[in-house]
Amino acid sequence: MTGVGSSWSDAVVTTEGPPPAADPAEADPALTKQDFEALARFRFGIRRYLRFSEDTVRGHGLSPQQYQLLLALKGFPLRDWATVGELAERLQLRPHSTAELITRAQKQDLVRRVPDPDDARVVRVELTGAGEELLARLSRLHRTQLEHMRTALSVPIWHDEM
Amino acid sequence: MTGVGSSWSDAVVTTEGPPPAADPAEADPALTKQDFEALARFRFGIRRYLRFSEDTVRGHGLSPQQYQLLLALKGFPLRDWATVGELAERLQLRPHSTAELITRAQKQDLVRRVPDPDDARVVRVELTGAGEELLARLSRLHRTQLEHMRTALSVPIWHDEM
DNA sequence: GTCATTTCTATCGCGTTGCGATATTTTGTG
DNA sequence: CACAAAATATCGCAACGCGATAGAAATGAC
Repeated sequence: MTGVGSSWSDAVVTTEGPPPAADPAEADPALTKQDFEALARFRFGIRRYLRFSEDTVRGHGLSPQQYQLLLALKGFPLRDWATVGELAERLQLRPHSTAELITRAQKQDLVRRVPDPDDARVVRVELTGAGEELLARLSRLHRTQLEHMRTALSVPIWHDEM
Repeated sequence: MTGVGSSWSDAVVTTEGPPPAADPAEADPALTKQDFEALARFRFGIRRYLRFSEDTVRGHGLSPQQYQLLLALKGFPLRDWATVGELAERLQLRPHSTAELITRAQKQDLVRRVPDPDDARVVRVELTGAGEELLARLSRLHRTQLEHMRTALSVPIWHDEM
């Protein structure tokens, strides 16, 4: 896809307003060393959390994606199930990738496919008993870990403008 | 809410756990529907941020891991370079996986390997001009996005015990 | 009603990624 | 000088997500 895409990031420069901002990046001044460190530290925090999650979850026979699938079901707003499309949105995956993930989880008796009564195209996905039990145990561990990593996972505040 | 989720409460009963914890916030009580939703919402936030990052970065010819590699270099505390082992720690990868990642980035002229003057086993990795330029542009976009997603990325607070 | 179009889910083949096992070189220790 | 430990790198492998594609069901136009 496209070589060096400089298209849309440069497009902002077309603003010829004299007084307000003469900077190349209007609301986007260059980053300081501190900014880079803050950005890197935050990403480091995410990586560490995901690493903890992966290790924990694999220790219980699940892949990271499977855990997230189960969590998305039990944690779905208002209900305890979701359609394939809804799950795709929540997992930020393409619908067909989500379908594959569901199939793999189904083979391990973690989730179940149920036809939608109103729309025959739609498939509802819900947790099995085994899936529910495993998820409960793993989620408790995650909650504890999240508590420990609260500061490491806080979004940086930019004290630039100096 | 659905009173269906009785699976985990059963599990708790069977274990030698003491009766309802009188101490708030110290034990590891079962999760409520709210807790699951909070956990899922947080993971959803992370996924959305990483999805934004991946799309943005790929639009500029990089893989997500490559961006994180560049960021880890420029954002490394106190210096602008790091050894392979240090990068492995920051990226939460095995050292040999990190070496492969570096090799790929090197082929795209994003980073450079420099021998360590003190220890001949050690390899220092630093940014090239092209890598630095690309990173600066991408990091600005990430900072802006992080600002927009601040609330979505905040670690949940557990108001259970209610 | 009929047909075209859109929506929702699923299958297949592929490229990328990170890992385990293993190897190579260098450092430090006796 | 062996000899173990450390740092980096190579190879084969399996898992994951995607693009392309497909099919079934719902929706809309006429």
